[in-house]
Amino acid sequence: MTAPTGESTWAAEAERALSDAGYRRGGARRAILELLGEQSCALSAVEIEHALTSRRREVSRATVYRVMDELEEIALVQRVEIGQGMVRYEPVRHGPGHHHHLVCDRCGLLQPFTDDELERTIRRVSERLPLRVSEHEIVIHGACETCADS
Amino acid sequence: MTAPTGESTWAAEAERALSDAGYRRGGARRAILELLGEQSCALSAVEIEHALTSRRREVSRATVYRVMDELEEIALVQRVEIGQGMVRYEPVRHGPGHHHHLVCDRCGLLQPFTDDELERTIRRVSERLPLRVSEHEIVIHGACETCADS
DNA sequence: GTTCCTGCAAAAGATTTGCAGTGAC
DNA sequence: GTCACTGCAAATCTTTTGCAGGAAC
Repeated sequence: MTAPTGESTWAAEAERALSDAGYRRGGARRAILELLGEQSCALSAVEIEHALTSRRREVSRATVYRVMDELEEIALVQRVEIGQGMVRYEPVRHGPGHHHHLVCDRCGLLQPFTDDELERTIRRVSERLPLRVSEHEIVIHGACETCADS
Repeated sequence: MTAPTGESTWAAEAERALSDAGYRRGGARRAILELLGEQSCALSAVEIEHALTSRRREVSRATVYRVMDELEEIALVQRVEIGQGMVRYEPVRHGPGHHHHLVCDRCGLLQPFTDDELERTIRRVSERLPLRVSEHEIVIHGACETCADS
């Protein structure tokens, strides 16, 4: 039901990175890290808040935003914007777990996808750009199978 | 000072497409089309409003949003989100003019870039996705030359 | 004359900030 | 005990909506 690798690992790794960066470990932050570690795709701040509430570990929305800022700062999560008027965040995993997004413009369905050829090309292109590249993000828009049929 | 091709063309083409789609032509809409036709990269709603104001052709912000919605609807502009907490819009040009974006995460500099190899790869990948693809968007993040040096 | 286009003002959301209390070290 | 972490409430900013007057057809 959940992806086989890189899960509990990510949360642990993130917690270590945070403490290395001088942050203390409060309960809200840990709850957020645990939740994120289990995700395989991007969540919005509101979704994070709701997911935590339904686990009976409520966290204020302001705190969600603050924690996400910290995590983004040290590159543990990446901001992903896919056109629903809000930002989504997802854990950064190098190697397996790295993926991009397909968005159905009709129903809003969000699906991850990966492609090795595309990754290689992006990496090659990155080397010739006037930018010290840290991340890339690819969003493909269209109509999902369900919507395309109807 | 402006790009050599596809300029006045785009605005004219857009106006025709709109009228074909049954829209009437009001002054505000035309002013926005003209402005967009001259752009080579993405603008936010606020930037559009300001640019028009400084040309002495003020347009209400609500109208900017409404017109951008119409234009997006008939695929004359594409929404681009690059992480400054707001949406940007850019004229869709097929063939020359199509490009992607580099964003400096430190200073916010936005630069267009193109790469044929990348386009070919994306097109190939698109064919094997479970989605009837209409558009793609690639954003590369990093530090621009100025910021990377400092 | 009818229907669409616009501007203005108010509303709705998402995100950020200020402040005070609690908890980690 | 000090300073970071968190929640709450208020503020800010972007985007959307309702409504009324004016313009296009």
